[in-house]
Amino acid sequence: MVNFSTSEENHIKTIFHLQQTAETVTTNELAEGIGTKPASVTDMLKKLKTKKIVHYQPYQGFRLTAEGEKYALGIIRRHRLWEFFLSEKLNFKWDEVHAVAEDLEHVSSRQLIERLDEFLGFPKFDPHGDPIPDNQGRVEVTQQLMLSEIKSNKIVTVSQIKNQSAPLLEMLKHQQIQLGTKLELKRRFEFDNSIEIKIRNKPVFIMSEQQAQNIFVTHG
Amino acid sequence: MVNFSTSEENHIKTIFHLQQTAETVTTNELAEGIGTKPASVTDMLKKLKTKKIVHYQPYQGFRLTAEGEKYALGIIRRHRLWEFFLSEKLNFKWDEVHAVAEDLEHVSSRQLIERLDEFLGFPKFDPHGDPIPDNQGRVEVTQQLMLSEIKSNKIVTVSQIKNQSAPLLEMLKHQQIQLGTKLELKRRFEFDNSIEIKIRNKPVFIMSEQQAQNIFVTHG
DNA sequence: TACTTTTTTTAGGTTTGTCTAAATTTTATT
DNA sequence: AATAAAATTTAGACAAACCTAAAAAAAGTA
Repeated sequence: MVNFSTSEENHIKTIFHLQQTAETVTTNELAEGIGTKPASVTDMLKKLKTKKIVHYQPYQGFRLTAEGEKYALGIIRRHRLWEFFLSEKLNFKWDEVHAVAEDLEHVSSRQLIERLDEFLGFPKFDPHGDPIPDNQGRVEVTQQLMLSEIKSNKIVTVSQIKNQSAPLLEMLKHQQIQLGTKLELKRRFEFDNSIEIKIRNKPVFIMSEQQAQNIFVTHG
Repeated sequence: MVNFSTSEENHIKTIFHLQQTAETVTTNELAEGIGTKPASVTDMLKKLKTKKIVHYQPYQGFRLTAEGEKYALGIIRRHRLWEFFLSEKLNFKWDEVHAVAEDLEHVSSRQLIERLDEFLGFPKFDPHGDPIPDNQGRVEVTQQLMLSEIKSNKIVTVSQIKNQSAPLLEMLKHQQIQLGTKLELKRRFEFDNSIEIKIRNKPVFIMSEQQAQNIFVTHG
């Protein structure tokens, strides 16, 4: 497979993320996402088109090709493995890992990534709860739900924290909630949609709807 | 402190290594060392001179300034910490670490390097036995000697393997000699300068002069 | 539909880091 | 010391990845 520059990789990765939520990605969106000007994005699109990474017709928006998606998943794999490493081994906070992983993800030694994966124990999710693609680009598809939408008397596992703001992280820390924590949703109060939560060996407590909307969980 | 590009860092680092063995570094040497053409080196030198990283007068060779050396030690620190990580944690062979560390060394997050250092237990030497500068650029200066030059009845510690060829590494592995291994030099045979070596809890064995010339040790 | 606004592209520059070929300086040799 | 050889620098180009300003296309609106 061809080799891509850091800038090309940033474009590919960002297109991948943007096309998750829309049929087609626009020039302005991508420029915004990467922090460049639209004119620069147009230049890059032309290049990526000749390299068969994007489907692109002037003025018509664009999307990654199958090839492009495969490559994007490789970049995302590297990024999330490094995030896991930084968080798990170097004790970075959740909101500190991203910036450093942005640099590390472009070091593209195949061997490095495979051994890092092994060293980390083949993790399936990064510290934000986002899935880590395997070396074939496959992603564990566990259905994630907002904690605020779970029915009463269910046991769920925390899989992702949407908002990485310091105040929320502080609160989670206080409540001893982290990725992988099992929560039992005892009941829901209709008045304000707050919920009663039980963690094993700890007293029950109430969680606001606002907080529950930022916690994603999987069943079981 | 200013920020340097990957290419600038490669120049600074290579100048540092070259000036260890010569009063002054030449344009051709540096071009050779980096893998570019002399004309490109001249361009870079002009830039590094304006940034006060090198002392340079056209046609006169050059050297790093104090500032330049300090920066170089930072790059070398990153390089060797990554080498240690790759070797120690990811089980890379000694001769595989260098290439990957060449890329990783340019990821310049201060926090990353300090935490990596801590995670690794503040190692003093990389897998090749080269010293790792601390975060002030200080280097452990332990006098290293060739094993072939040690007197009889001395106990020494393996600190560096000069030749990283697969055959030598294989032999060392067989003999269970690695960095940090304590060796007792029992006696020397004048005939071929081979030496008799004892490792604690293991039978004595004979080592050729050729092998002993590739093993560096410190006293004690 | 005609006009205005927004989006996107094009045209033409800039910076960084490289190159080749030619000119210059230094070093080595007769 | 004169000349040849080697090392170094200069001059001029080029590709990558940006930019600004202007032109063109698409979308929105009166």
